[in-house]
Amino acid sequence: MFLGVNTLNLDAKGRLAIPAKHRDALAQCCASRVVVTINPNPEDQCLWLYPENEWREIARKLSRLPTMKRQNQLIQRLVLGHASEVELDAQGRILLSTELREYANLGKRVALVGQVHKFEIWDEEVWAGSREQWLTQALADDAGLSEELGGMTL
Amino acid sequence: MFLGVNTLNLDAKGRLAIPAKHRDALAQCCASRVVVTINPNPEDQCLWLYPENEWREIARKLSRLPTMKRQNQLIQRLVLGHASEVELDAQGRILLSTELREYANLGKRVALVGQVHKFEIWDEEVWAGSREQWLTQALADDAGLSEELGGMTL
DNA sequence: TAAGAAGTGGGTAATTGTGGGGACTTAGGG
DNA sequence: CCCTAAGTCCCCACAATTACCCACTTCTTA
Repeated sequence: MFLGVNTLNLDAKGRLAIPAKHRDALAQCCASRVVVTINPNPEDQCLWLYPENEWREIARKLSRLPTMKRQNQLIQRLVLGHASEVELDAQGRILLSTELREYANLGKRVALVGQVHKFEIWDEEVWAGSREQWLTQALADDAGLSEELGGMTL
Repeated sequence: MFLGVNTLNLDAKGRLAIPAKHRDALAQCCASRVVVTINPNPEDQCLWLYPENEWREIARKLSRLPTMKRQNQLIQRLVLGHASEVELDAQGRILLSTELREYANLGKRVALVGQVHKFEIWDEEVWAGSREQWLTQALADDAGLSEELGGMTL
């Protein structure tokens, strides 16, 4: 279960060091092989990082979407098309391609956000700024609560 | 069953000492492993502290919400993304990350509030101030009672 | 008042994050 | 075909943070 925010910095070569506490989990579940792709939602300028086993599931689901619906096709292109398989190096780092870094606007400081089965990779500033917005949006008015959330006990 | 308010102080390193009377319970139910995250409601600047077993339930529920609905995604990001798993040290303390402390505006003096299955962690001043407000708001008018509360016998 | 437990404060050692040097591979141009 | 240049991977080393441990103070209880 991947949880929590870690702020890290990319080095000059564009490498991202996965926090040590997650390396063991990744070594077990996917032999340290992960897949990085983009989050296709333009409001969320971030990357997704999946352990390879989780990714396979996602890729399968996506590839089976009915092709003729325009939106499905776009999502497929974006998510599948930008996916890149990478392996952690001996120091637990992964190399992010220039393309991916540019897409998510990644500068030097980066936030790695655990989302249980996957991670999100944000530029730190973008992350901090977005969070402010979400806090006002997320629970701002009960009226806007989704069915799922409205009945939930936390 | 966690009950009652305790006022404690964080030390210079940001560590929070769990009151001794709760340590036994935590040791039993979750081997002294707890999860701290933020309360996503911007009106309540406080942290949530779950025993690990309770947390697993919460995380499971949250992670299964449909990803494509915006509001669900925001809640997931906020609650799951800020969660951090920690273990009580030999003195019964947990370390709160700078991020979490800043989010809840935690100064030196802190209030730990029992909520049966979880705790809330407040800055003492914020807690005292908010309580004043709630007392005037909570039961001010019957009209505002939620269905759930309206039918309840206390 | 003494003794034990709980709260509090810091020192030290190990781990982890970070940066960079150098070798190997691949692609492109002379 | 060879040489160069860019990109990638592997390794080592330093520095900062973290976790663990010990000690002191305060409060409670017998």
